[in-house]
Amino acid sequence: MSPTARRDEIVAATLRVAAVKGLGNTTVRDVASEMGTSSGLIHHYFTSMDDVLAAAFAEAAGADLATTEAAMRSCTSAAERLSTFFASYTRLDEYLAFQMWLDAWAEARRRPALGATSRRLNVAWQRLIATTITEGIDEGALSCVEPDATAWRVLSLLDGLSLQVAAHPGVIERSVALDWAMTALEAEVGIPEGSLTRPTATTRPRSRFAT
Amino acid sequence: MSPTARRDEIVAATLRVAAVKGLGNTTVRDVASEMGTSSGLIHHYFTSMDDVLAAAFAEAAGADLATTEAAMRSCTSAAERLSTFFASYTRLDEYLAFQMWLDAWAEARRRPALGATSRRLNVAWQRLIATTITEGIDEGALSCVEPDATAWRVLSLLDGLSLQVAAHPGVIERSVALDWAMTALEAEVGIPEGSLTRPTATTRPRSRFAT
DNA sequence: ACGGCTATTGGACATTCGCGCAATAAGAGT
DNA sequence: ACTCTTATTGCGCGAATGTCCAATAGCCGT
Repeated sequence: MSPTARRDEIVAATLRVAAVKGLGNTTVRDVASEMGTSSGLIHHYFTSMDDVLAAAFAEAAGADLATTEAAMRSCTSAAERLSTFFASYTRLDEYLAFQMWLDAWAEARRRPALGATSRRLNVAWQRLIATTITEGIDEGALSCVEPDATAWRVLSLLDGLSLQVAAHPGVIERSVALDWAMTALEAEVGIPEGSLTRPTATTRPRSRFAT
Repeated sequence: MSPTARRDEIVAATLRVAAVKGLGNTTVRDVASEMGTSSGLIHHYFTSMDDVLAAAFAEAAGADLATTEAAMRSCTSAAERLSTFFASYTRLDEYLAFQMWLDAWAEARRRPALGATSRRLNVAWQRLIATTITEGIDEGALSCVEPDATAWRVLSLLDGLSLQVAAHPGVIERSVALDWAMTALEAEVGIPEGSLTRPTATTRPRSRFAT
């Protein structure tokens, strides 16, 4: 097996394990067992377990972002793109995918590399919303005075609600959280409530790393 | 030393360690070393480390909640109480206070006692907003169809924005996050933007556990 | 067929963790 | 003074962790 392929396989196996046990509780032996190889092999490709986890988080969060961007690119209008954004917001889909974000946020100040990755991806998600809103304004379909600020508010509302769904199951329903965030966006860009199409089980793609 | 005093000292020592290492990374030996005693002593007062962390978090977050409730009780109108709520929302004030919430949310699923405490206090904060809104409706000053849902949305927006402030410093300004959350609440309860008084440095109390 | 290089193995090693326990110290009530 | 209770010690146990390393297997060019 090619070195780069093996490296990717390690990252993929790490994510499969992390999807069940959480990023922080994933061990070298877990990954090796998942791949069906020995534990020493991991250290042949990565200098430390921290590097493995950092690579895994970047891959997971980056892949979800790329998937979302790709799905949005195939839409014809900005409103469709925004609907698609929420449909592919898989962080709400499986709590373990979002748990990864909780771990990253909690450790951001203590692990510089992880913090930088977390910040970069968080800003990327915000930019994705902001630019789409701007496109909608250019189309004449949306109205918004500060797309950048609106994007932060909508994303933060979604994150705050998702946080409750993930950390305190039962307090808020997943679908309700999504609906509230979409309603907030509709109000912010001046379109009637319900204009954006709420995702259903069929339109909502599964995360690459879901169980 | 009195049993209750010793218990309090353990909690205090746990908080001092957790402020540096994080709740999830705080060990029995860390706490014992911080107190200058043996590690066995901790298990004489707490049945498990999970309970120690839960007690420590409950102390830290509970004190902030009590302070906020007390400050709100001295207000005459619901609108004033809501302004006071944000003024005393010290979680935004010092990043360490909010960092503890990040740690608690991340560990909620892994440590049952800590998770139950985190959930209880989170709901308490939400209830505080919800009941105040209901009081405002009874006064005829506010209008809101679902105070419970509004409270969750405002709190989650505040949490989501605060999260960025704490985890990714520089991305969002603290005062801006607070202003956005207050504006959102004003819209939700049907009062003009800017009705609630934005806190200043003098009106904002310091957290008991700030550095 | 045969070197040589690299992937891969499987376990040793030191450390750390939560937790429990027998022994000791201390102190309060009689 | 004596006893009973309790706080406190200090260590040990079993499990789990990241890291390292000598030995092996396997492939590729010659």
